[in-house]
Amino acid sequence: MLVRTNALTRRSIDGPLATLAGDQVACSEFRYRRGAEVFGEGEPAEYAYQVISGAIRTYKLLSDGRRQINSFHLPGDIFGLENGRAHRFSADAVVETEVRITRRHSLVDVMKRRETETNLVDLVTRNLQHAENHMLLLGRKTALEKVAAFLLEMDERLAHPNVMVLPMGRRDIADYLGLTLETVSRALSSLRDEHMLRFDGQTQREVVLLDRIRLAELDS
Amino acid sequence: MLVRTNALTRRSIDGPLATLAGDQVACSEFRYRRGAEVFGEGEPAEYAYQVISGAIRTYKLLSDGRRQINSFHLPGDIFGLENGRAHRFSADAVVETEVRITRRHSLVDVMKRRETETNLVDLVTRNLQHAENHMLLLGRKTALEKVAAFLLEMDERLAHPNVMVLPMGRRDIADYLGLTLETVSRALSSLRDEHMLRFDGQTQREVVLLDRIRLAELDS
DNA sequence: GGGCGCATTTGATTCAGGACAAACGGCTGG
DNA sequence: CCAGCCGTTTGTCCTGAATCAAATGCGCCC
Repeated sequence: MLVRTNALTRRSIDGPLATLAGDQVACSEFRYRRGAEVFGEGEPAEYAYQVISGAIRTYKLLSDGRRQINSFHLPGDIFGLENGRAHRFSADAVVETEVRITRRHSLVDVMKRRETETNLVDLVTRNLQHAENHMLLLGRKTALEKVAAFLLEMDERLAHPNVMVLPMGRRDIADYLGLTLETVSRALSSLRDEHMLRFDGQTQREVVLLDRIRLAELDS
Repeated sequence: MLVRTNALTRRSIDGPLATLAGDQVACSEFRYRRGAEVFGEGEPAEYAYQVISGAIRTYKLLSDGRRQINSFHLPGDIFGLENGRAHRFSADAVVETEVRITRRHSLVDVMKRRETETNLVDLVTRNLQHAENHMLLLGRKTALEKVAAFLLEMDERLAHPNVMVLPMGRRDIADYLGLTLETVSRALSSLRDEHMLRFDGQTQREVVLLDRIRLAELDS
């Protein structure tokens, strides 16, 4: 992997990874093209990553190609650290994405030394909590409830913007929710028809939530 | 909660919780009747638990009663520790179950002080890994694949016994796999008809796996 | 030991979501 | 500016699993 050195590429954007690591940890940045793989399932986990811009998806595949996306990582999110020594899933770029990279072990060391709230246990626990909620969604919610939950999750993570610009396409949403892309599309159309959302711009990726209350009711 | 003191109830059965805690942590035992609640979602998480005998299920509910079981905890398993200060899900006894109980914070303190492989991060990470695999199952596997995966998981956790005695009923299996109990029953019957398993004893809870190879093939 | 109740199986039917197919529309590159 | 290419929507049909409904069979309690 080509990793440019810190000195050459340091940007003005800072975040937990840089803040936490401070001067003690060498920190590089890297840019992934749309669809580029960050790491693959089974590979040794040498680095920790933080999204600067863009979006990363982490997922598992079945042998026949069926895919389950665990989570989407948006700017500020740290990922790749929750794995042990080997990655338990793959990660790639949903769109052109900038990532801050640091050596895993050095970051873990720093985290161990500290007793801050930004520690390793909390990071893994947050991932676990997300997974628990997602299991409930995957196992027990209907298509409409899943899509409503997805919209509210993204809305919250993007800090309730007026216009929500989704970096991922229908296929990605489907593989996150355990649906087909057609079912996702139909659910979105249905929510539009019910005036709970509206599409903005030319592409169908810019969504305006018109009624968060009713969306939340749908999401049991 | 009624917790008998260590001195009065100490048994011969030892395990990670007692071993790890040693003399520094007060350790009690408690018995739950079939169906009894150990803790509920949202309650403060004061204790950590280890199953001595029986089985515990942890689960989340939707408002209309739909249930998703996160995991089954069998003898030796520690649970309740992966939550933060408040429990993120409920736990109750699948059958009559003995549990070793200790105060959460004292156990966490002991774990922090140690640098063993039995530490908190690994415990939470194992839970996360299980959840990741389970999301793939819930989102992307068929009913037959789910049931085959369930049987193989239980087989492994019970150390490949000749006769596997399942503590949970069809409803519990269904709520773990995101299916209905009828579908689970049909899948099991189908696997029996295909000579991949056989029921033993009178109840249909004692299963003998006849062809682990073909079961594993089914489980993509 | 007999009868009741619960768990499980099995059968018939329905239905939510999947699969296949076609049309549309915006973006891209020649 | 046009053509081809995606990504998305929409339509139709199909199917796997859910739902509804019995029947069976075992354990337990009286």
